[in-house]
Amino acid sequence: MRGDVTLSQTIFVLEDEADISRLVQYHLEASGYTVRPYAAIGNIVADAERQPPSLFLLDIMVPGGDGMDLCRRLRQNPLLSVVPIIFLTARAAENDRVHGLELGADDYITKPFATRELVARVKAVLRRFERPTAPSIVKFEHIEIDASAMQLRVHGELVTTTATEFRLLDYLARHPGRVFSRDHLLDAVWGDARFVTPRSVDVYVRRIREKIEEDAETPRYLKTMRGAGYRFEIPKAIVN
Amino acid sequence: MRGDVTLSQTIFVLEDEADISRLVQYHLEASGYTVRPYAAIGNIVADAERQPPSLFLLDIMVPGGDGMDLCRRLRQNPLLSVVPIIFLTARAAENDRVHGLELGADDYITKPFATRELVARVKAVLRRFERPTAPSIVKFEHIEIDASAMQLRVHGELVTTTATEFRLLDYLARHPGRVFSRDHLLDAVWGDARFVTPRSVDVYVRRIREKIEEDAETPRYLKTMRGAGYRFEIPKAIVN
DNA sequence: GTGAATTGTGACAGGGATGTAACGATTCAT
DNA sequence: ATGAATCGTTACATCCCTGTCACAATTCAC
Repeated sequence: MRGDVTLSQTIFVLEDEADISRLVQYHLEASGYTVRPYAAIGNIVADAERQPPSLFLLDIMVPGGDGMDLCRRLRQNPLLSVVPIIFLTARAAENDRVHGLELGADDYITKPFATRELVARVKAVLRRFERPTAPSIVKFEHIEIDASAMQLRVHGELVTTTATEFRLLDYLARHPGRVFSRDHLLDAVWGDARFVTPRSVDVYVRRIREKIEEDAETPRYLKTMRGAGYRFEIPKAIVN
Repeated sequence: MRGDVTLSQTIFVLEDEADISRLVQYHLEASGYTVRPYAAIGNIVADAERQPPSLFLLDIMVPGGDGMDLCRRLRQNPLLSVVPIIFLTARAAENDRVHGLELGADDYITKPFATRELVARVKAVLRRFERPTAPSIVKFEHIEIDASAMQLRVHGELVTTTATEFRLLDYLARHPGRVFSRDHLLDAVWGDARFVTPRSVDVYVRRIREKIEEDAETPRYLKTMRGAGYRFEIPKAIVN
């Protein structure tokens, strides 16, 4: 039996009007998503690089920049280019719509909108990007994790891993920047945590480090958070 | 295991009719909430900024302003935009109802109301807002606390913390403006206060100050409330 | 101004948390 | 049946976090 540890998907919402931002946040959270609201562009890119969201919901007109400009930057960012984007705007003109989609947005919602429609579109886009069959590959500087093939490449070279090693690495790398306790990892990776000692996680972490880290003594990727658990750090990630 | 210290949730009630205000206060307090009644708008915003309540219960028609106006101000206030609002009004007209919700109110109660209904709606809204995944990042001027990553940034720079330091800082920063006794903090952060001296809190406070304060001698954030405990001061907070 | 109470701080011993090697158990292919 | 591969556990060494103490500094009451 698989553990039922599921992390809720995070959506970054860029919207300067507090009423609308709040409305959006409320309905998305009611649908089970985690929302991080931004009133201005600010450090939205830096935040996203550290912990890439599942979706961007961008108002086109915001102070401190331009939603379209941000969209272009996100598309050019190797870390974030694959994260879907939905535009939110008051302009209903068709050319705007086309322009937005040309820029790489995946959908387009014009204000005023029904919240039900908003949630439906968000779900639709996320479903489209879920890619049940696609070879989901996570790339880092010199690490490449191919879940569909269950293959790990380091510096382009194939490195053999056991099934458990791979699942643990895959789980951590797919949730970069997050700290996971040993118990959580047992639940998520082993499935049934009751029969396995939390210390086993340590052993697998060491085995993984030997395969992906240049120097297992001073890990760059798989960090120990003493007293809390382990965390996969992003130096630079490309998610396919 | 976490300590079971739950803070009683505070509700700000804006209602000019003394009878109704008392009635509301009585029933909410009977349900375990802390009520702060206001007969006029006055300094309700300033008070809330210092110690954000869990909920606003606003009468639409009050002297010294307009409940809707207040609602708009609250929504635009970065410190308070996430606090849910329930309107209380005599007008039963449907357009008012819509207007209230559009403004960002989360529910709407028309007078006369059954106190049982009132309490039920308050509970419902608070339940909706007890987020499934607590807001992961708390930002202050130059301090950024990311609970999911267990990372502290000061001036954008990563600052290493131990697990206990982080938990204490996180707890204080998530309840800004509130004074906590050493015993309370031991309960909330350490979990089991019986085996730890209250004075240990002092030591950790000092260690945290060295990491977040410009000058540990004259702390701007983590203030000592002599004879009472410690308090995390808000200069200006943005909670994502 | 004086003493008492409260808080700040440096240093330290002990222990809990983690890294790591080695081992037995189990599974699987041959 | 046999050997290899994988899994999970255990034991031990190491490290640094933890919590406490003693003393200094500060604040308060009178």
